[in-house]
Amino acid sequence: MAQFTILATEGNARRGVFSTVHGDIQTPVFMNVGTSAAIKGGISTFDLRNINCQVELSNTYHLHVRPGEDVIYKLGGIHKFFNWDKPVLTDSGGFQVFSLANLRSIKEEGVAFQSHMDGARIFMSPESSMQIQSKLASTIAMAFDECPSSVADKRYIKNSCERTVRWLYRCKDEMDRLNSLEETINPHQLLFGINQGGVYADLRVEHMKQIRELDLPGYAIGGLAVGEDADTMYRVIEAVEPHMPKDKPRYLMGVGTPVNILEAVERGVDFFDCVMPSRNARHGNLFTWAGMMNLNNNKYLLDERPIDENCDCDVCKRYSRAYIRHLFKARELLGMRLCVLHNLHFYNELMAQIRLHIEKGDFTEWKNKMVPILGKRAPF
RNA sequence: GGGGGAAUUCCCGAGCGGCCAAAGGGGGCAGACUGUAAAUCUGUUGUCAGUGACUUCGGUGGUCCGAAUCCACCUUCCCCCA
Repeated sequence: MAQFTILATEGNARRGVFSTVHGDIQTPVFMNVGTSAAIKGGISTFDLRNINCQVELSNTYHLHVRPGEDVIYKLGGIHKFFNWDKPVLTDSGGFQVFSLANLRSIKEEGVAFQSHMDGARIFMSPESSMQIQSKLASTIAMAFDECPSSVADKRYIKNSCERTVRWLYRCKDEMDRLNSLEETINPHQLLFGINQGGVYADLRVEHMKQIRELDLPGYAIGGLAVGEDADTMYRVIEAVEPHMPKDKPRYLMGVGTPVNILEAVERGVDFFDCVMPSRNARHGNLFTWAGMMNLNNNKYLLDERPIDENCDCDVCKRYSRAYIRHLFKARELLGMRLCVLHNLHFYNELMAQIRLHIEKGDFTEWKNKMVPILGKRAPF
């Protein structure tokens, strides 16, 4: 069902189209994170159309805790539930094994969590994660993995990787079974595998070789940007990339800054997601084509310019830095909302520019020009 | 007219002889944030200077080795009685 077509390449950078039952995804793509079927900051799915969002990402664990997958299943699946007909990717809950580390215990069978909501005991396994994601009926389901801390020792990560391989087989079997059931809302749900191995190139490569055996429709690199420095992350990508299928999309999970994305695209990555644009926006930190800015800063008190004079988003067309800064100081929800809209528009536009430059064949040149600018504070 | 109470660093407010440049909030300023337990968290907020020095707790004058803290008077504000 799913098909990945590469339209153009420049070095390792790829310009592609991933076709799904919910429509085509132009890659490289940034997936906009709405963990609980909503992007934080008061963003609706009609806003997502205005900011050119292609894929929305939600989380299995969070939706399991509330409202529960049965509710969403009874209401016809996540697309109908939150009124979005384009692709949705659901993360498996695997990352919560890492981020809720103080609330869990990991065993071969699965992971026991304490709910961050009320402390209730929650058990998630490869099978239950697939069952939940099947009921949510997302376009792409992520494998249930463990994302070990980057400071974990090599032996721990090796054991963890081996278990994640076993879990992946279980995910695949369960997904195949669920997709064959009559009552399944989306019988074409796609399973992406996730590569782990910490910062160790040999573990990464070995793990990748094992999981590509399953011939899944896509593969992710997980467990990066969790504390290691950016150069280490780039080295890991460079090590794994040659062992990833060329004809399948590659997804770098949870990454990252605009610079991280440019560097990763250059190294052959196609899919991204990150909470950074939305979270930072809620805190008044904005991305512009001239670099980053903190709109809370006093210097914007009387600044009548838009956030980014080179941005054509609805926010930049209408509002001044001074006004939005005021909204932040006054703790008006609108301030966060406008900033989230701007940052997500920026990220989606960044990806559009990346696609354009790969098509034109000047991606590397353009990227080398942009990295020093986007990685720094804006001069204004 | 009589009686009682209070004045603290941007604001509110603790402190009631040395451990006080002075708790805690708020506000201000700045920083962080990478598959979202995050509309959150951290730092900073008298001045100057790398351990320290200096000027501050309504005003003036005292007591004391030492005062935001005790005394006297003054100023302003609040409450009760007439």
